[in-house]
Amino acid sequence: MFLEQSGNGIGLENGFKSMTINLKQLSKLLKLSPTTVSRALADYSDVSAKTRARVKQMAIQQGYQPNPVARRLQKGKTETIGIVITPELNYFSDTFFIDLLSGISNQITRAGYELILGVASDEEHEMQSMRRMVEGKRVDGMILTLIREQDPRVGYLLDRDFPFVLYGQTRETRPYAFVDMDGKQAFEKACTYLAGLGHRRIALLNGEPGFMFPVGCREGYESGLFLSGLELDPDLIREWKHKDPSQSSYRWTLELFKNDNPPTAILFQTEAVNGIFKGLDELDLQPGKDVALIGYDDLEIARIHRPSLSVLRPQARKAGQRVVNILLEVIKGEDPGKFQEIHQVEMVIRETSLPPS
Amino acid sequence: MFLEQSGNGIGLENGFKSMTINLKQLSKLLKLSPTTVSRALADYSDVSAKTRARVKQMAIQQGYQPNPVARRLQKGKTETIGIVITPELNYFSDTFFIDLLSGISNQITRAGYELILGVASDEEHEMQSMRRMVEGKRVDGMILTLIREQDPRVGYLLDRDFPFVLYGQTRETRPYAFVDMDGKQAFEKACTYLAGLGHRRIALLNGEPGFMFPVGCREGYESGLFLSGLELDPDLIREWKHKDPSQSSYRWTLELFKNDNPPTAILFQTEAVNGIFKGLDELDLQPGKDVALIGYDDLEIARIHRPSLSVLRPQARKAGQRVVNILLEVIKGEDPGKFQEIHQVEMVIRETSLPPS
DNA sequence: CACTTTTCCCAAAACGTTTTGGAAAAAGGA
DNA sequence: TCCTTTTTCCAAAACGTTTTGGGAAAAGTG
Repeated sequence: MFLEQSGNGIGLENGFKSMTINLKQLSKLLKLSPTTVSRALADYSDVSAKTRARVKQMAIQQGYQPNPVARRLQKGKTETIGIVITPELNYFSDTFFIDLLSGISNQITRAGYELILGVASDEEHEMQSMRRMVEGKRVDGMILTLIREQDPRVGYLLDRDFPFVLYGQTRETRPYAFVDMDGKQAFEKACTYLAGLGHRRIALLNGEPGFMFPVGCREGYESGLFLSGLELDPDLIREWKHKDPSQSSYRWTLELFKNDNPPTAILFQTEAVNGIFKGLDELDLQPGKDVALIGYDDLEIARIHRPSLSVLRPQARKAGQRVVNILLEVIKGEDPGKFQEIHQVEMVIRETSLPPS
Repeated sequence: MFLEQSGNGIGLENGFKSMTINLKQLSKLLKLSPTTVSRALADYSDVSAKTRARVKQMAIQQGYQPNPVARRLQKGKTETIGIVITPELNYFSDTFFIDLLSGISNQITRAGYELILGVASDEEHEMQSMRRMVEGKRVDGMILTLIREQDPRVGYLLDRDFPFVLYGQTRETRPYAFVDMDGKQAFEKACTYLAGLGHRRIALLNGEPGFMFPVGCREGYESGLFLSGLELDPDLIREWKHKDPSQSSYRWTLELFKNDNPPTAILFQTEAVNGIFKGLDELDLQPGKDVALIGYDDLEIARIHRPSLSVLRPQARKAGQRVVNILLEVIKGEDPGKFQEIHQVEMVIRETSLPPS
């Protein structure tokens, strides 16, 4: 089975000058068996402290790194986790998603894992991309974002007991792991804050129906109205399209103020802010002065705009890290139902949340 | 060497209900050797058309997919390519980078490859993330974006003959593969267009020094002035920080108009548009009317804003696809010097490019 | 019919690890 | 000294493919 010379002299054979060394070569250098070298590097107790030190030193000196592909084959794990993003569906707000991804990526790297990314153009393609990862045995676990109320991805993964964690929640009775932002509490807080300033007509420009997040936002909004003793007026609630937030929020803003009794404040997701500004401008209404505004997500424009925008600020980076840590536990075999986290959202008061004039 | 029962009954052993089938199991089902099955699926000519058909049909029926990890080990390829993004460095404009990534991802998937993503926080971390991929044998090739004039990543990869493709260019004498946008031609076109409208004082709000892209923009700007018979006035040129485009472009805009002889038009990268709008607003200047504007990159805000912004529009998606196709060639062993593409950029005239008032 | 060529298939090796199941050597105990 | 236990190491198997190097049967050729 073992020919003496495996043909892999340290030289240059595959185009790429790999000064890369093998376990076999390393063990030959050390006059030890590959077994012992492998176990020494893995800190097994059945190799003496002396040789362990010798092995580690030589490994560093030779720049040895175990071939991850070979390790994966042996271990039966890909040490890889997958995520699929869908820009057409998910309007890519500058900082938010990148923060999430950043938290995810760093934690994955720390664990010695890899993050593979799929980019899909629609929901069908999104599912297809995920199935390729799962059925093609390319990942050990999946991270899901932009969750729908009825999300076929969740059922798919639950059906085959494949490890996954949601950033968000969905309507599903079986237990699953998730990290979610407390949109309900956030919108309730914003709503009562505005009511506390004296606003009596507070509008909600909510995200697209079908997605789960706007459900919580609306609950928080309604709860906030209730706590403040305000009536719910369905005319003050609008929904825009995720696909094109500015265009639809522009139209809804115009519509809102056709009302006999127009709002004095608007709650919305910051993604949609350009359309709102455009609409208000057209109506000759000053943001902050004539209409109070609080957005969800602290995008760059919120800080830059004059007047600067008050916002609800989710801690995306931290959430991303938690998602990964949880997923690694689930991959290890922990019960997913144990991991259900709802993170608080802070409110940042800037210049657009004044009392009504 | 071969025990009869390899312990992998089709059942559920590792928590994940894998209805996944093996090459060995498949071959047993077909009463053929694994060799023949493998070769049948790979369309080798030394397996008869009849059995090839039989094998393929059974493979589909059983949902067989070769284990990519095992394949990679045998083939000595990871079938994976890497990319590292650096949000702190690269202001993540909504559509542009996502379009690029989308083109990259789709083409990679089509080739049966995987895209692994690193997210770095600064240049040092960026290098470190890339080295982990390269030296850890985790990828067959790298894609580099946001290229600096002197870019240590390029030297590093060239030194070890590791396959890579740049989106952009750098100062490096050794040949390397790249796909670049013709910023020079784009800015020249925009500049001569504005001059043709009658503008005589055209300002350039350029990207951060150190990066390669602004160099081309400036060349195009200067060339455009020259072709239009206009003088270059260094006072009309400013540079903003990639890290915080709006803040710095806001300041530069204000400075620009302290000039005795202020500009009537500004060329810039659309990322910086919020700062410019803010500055103009403060100066009581109407975009489009008092100052003509043309941005590079067609972000959402450009279409949404009133007046809508004239822009230079690079075809990021297409460029991403080319980057991948080229990288695959380079990985195959083709000479990287053969692949140096410069893509044209189209100009989209909207409402902010009027003649001077 | 005897020989060569073509067609079709397969056993074994190889990719680079980790894990399994000892075995030799050293140490301890009587 | 002899037996047992501990320490330290290692050969072989295994992970699931693809490639190598034939070899047997069928088909063609004279």
